[in-house]
Amino acid sequence: MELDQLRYFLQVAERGNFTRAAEDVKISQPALSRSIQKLEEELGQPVFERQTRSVTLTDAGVLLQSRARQVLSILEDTKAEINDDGESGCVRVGAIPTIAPFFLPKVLREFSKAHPKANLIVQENTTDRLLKSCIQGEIDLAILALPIPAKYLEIETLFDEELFLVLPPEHPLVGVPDIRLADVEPYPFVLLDEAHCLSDNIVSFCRQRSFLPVTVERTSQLAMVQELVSLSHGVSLIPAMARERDDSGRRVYRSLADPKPTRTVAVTWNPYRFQSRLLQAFRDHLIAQGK
Amino acid sequence: MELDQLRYFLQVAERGNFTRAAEDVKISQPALSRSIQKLEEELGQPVFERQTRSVTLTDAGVLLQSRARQVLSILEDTKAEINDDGESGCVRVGAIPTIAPFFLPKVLREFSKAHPKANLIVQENTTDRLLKSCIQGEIDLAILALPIPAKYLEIETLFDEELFLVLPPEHPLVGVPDIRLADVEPYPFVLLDEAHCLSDNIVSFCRQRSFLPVTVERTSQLAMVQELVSLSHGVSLIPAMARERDDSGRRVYRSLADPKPTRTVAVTWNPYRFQSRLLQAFRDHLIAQGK
DNA sequence: TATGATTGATGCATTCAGTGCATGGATCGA
DNA sequence: TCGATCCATGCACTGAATGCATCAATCATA
Repeated sequence: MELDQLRYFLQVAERGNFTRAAEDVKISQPALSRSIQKLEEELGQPVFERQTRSVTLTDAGVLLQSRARQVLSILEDTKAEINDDGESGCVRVGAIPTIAPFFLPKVLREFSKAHPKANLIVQENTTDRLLKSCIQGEIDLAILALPIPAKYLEIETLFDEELFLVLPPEHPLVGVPDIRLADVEPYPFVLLDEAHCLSDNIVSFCRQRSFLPVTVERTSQLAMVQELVSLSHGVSLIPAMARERDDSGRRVYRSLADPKPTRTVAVTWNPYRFQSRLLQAFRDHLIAQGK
Repeated sequence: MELDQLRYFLQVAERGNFTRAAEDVKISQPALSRSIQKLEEELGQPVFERQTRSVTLTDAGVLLQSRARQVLSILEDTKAEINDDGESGCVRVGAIPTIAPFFLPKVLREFSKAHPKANLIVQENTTDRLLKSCIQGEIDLAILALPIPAKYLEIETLFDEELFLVLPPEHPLVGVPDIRLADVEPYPFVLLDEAHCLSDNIVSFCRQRSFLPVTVERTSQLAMVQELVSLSHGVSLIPAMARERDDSGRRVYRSLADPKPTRTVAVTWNPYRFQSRLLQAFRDHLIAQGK
């Protein structure tokens, strides 16, 4: 049995397709087929069931998958651990799009200054993709908003932040002194795509106050939400960190009366992977920033 | 990194010598040197410190040793688990020399009959060697006498058995009706080599009654002890199972008065290794025999 | 101090496992 | 019926791992 065989095997299992997996691991499809054949020969039974259009794992394959993952991550972590000098090395950070551009730059800049040898890699993605990456060890930690639906991950809260009501300058609510959520109910909302958890946060907050925001438009970036609000397509709720960076003057932010809508930003990581000293330092830095 | 490299590395670590390790893993010494060099190159630092006469592990090497062992045993166990049909397969049994020939044949015969596809391999060795083999996964279980000085091993008692006093036919104690241990004190003992735990059992029993047997002769086999007793070299204590097989008539067995000397026979195994269904069946069979 | 034994490293030639390319064969959808 | 998709197979090639011969360093011993 070879480690490469295990890597190939995992990729085929992941993709359910020899041809694609072969591209992923950068060998030809026939080479991959043979490699899996050898593996199956050595194990004494097939690890894949070849259907005409896709391949699925056999029982033996399911077992092998979990063990192969375990073995490869042990070896990867061992290498990292052996070379862990606390300074050089790589930290792979994931963050959701409604946090990344507002929160990360400062954090990364300061951490880089304190640890000039560190190599920081950022991945911006949706919550569910980040959690998967975290579990599979593709990133070292993820910064996202609660709730985090994942077992086997460690979670530490960083801070709560308010969600501000954002209005076009000529909106009737602009002149109202203490805007309550009920006041907003009649107006249409501009929200992010359903993949973004901020939308969930907002909808969930509204639902707790037993109303459902009427969504007229969905977009994929927070900046676009802000622009659409300026153009009077609707109103929205924007995290404090995004408001701070908005100095265009083309829209107006208002704090809602209690209970204020908020979201909780947290960091999560896979405690079963090796935690390099650099990674621990980065986490400490994050948590210190959060407080 | 290759699995073979890890195997080579472990062997060098075990032997502390490239040349011997190369023989063990059946490649040439230069090939082994190169293989380790590649490994060190990949890890970015040496795993061995080369002294002139021996090689020792560096810190990185110590870490790698434990991880490499873990990885290789996971893979080995995975193979076994995948091919575990509950009937075919191999059970590697270890037993100490004072148990093996008396207890194992019947057990093995009956188990073989019930599981004809099973491949049973027996290793006879001293307690400490068996425990090491058990921990390193070279055998699946070991049958030996308590006490068992080993952490990380599961232990289950099989049975207690009496140790009988064995005398030459013309010995003065032969005519004595109720022999007590104190009566034996004046006579010289024939014991097994110090490597055998039966000697420890006997000495420890005597010491509890505050006397130390005078040992005139040490030998490596129980049969030899029996023969030497016949030739009036001394007396000894012999486990019940060995007495039962002794129908020579050239020596006399006597049960000592309470408290009778006994030893406890137990089975031990490494719970961190995969327990095949066949192995479990064998253990159940052993325990059932014991009761 | 000189000499031989021991041990790990290096130069060089060889072999074979893993790979890529071309292609076959089976299945599915239009 | 035809083309597309997908995995398997035949064949040739390449390079990494290996073995052999040898070197270099160290140590034990006369």
